[in-house]
Amino acid sequence: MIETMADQAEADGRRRGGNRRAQILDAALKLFAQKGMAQVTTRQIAQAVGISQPSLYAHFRSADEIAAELCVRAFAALAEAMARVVAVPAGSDERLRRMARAYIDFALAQPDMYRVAFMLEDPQGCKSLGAADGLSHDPVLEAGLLCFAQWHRVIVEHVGDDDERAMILAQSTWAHIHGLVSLLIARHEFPWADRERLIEEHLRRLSF
Amino acid sequence: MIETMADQAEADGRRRGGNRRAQILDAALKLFAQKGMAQVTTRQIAQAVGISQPSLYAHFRSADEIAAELCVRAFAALAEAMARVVAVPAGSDERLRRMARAYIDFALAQPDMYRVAFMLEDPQGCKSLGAADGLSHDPVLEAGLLCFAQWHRVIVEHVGDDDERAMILAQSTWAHIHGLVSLLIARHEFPWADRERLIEEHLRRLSF
DNA sequence: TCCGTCAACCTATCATTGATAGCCTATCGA
DNA sequence: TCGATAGGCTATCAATGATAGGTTGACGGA
Repeated sequence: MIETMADQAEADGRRRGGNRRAQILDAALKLFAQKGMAQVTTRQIAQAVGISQPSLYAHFRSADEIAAELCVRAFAALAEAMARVVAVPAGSDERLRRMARAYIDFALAQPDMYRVAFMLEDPQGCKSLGAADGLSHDPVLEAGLLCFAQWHRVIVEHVGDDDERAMILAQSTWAHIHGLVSLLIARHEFPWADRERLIEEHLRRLSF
Repeated sequence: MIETMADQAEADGRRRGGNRRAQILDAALKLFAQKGMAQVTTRQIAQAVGISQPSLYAHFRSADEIAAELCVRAFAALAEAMARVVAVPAGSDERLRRMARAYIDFALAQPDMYRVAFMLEDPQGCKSLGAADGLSHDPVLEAGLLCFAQWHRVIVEHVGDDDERAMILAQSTWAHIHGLVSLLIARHEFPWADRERLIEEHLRRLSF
């Protein structure tokens, strides 16, 4: 029984480059999606990868650090999804609307990723992540800011050069979209109206 | 050292009616607010109340049940805060705006309560709460629905009798407001614009 | 060819956590 | 006065995140 794990480690593990880290992250994300963040244990992750539970700590300093890394990845994926849509030329209003739609589609297609990025109760696990130097340079925050910057840029194009107004509008519109997807994701049991009609109305009300 | 706990239990505990349950909930909420939900242990709650950790289980079936109860309370408090404002006579548009403002004010004044109600990753702890009968009658969901009903009613007054449209608008506007407060609460570290101006703009954009 | 180094892994083990078992005690109605 | 009951306690469990210390195998210079 137990030796199976060691066997699997040699059969499975060594053959793929040195990307155990990525392998662990993939397994963790899959488990998070299946059972919900709080129900996943380090032993389950280790077993899914085919290594022993303490071996995780050769790649991550703590369980929270795994979550933090996933958080960074999720932000990056969302930013990329938006960037792809924004790259297509269009009027600033149309681009904004497309970006919002891409945001919603991404979140609903990858609810676990979105959950990890935005609904992590305590992303402080990353406090000590990149802080080899004195400055506590938080990679999760940075990834989030980069993601928001994508959103902000399109808003700036839309409303012109009033900086503070642009920032306020960016934050307000972002909250508008986040509110819907986070509730749709987190509250399955709620008696939602028809999802597509709800989204369309929500997007319609994005105008300003 | 240890006997102190027993002493305190007799000094503190017995004197207050039989409301140990409420006492536990208060202590738990306070701790949640101080240290963040995930960092609070049953032993800390017990110590704060002045009883031993196993004694909690005489009042609650599990730790999740404590959180679920707090969730119900928080929904009720929010609903009450809205009801108080809605009771004041005004035009339907003005009432809606006041209710939204009351919602935001409540959430920002009681961030821990709002967090417990809406940002509980896993309110399944209540699955077995009221289900003595076969029907799994979920009190948390019910409290949430009651709270939403408050919101919905004002929307109905505002938009008239198109039922589905009213429901969609109610859900969309609720998401609009929830998005802002949940982000403001959960993302302290984000470089927010001036809070009051942001809120005002967000409320302005509530119109439809 | 041999040996030191290093990364990745393992087993054994901790302290802490939520939860259960079983006993004690004070209060209260018959 | 006495049994029942509510509420509490200590002792203890299994599971969890984390650490300690040893083992293996690849790789590079003597």
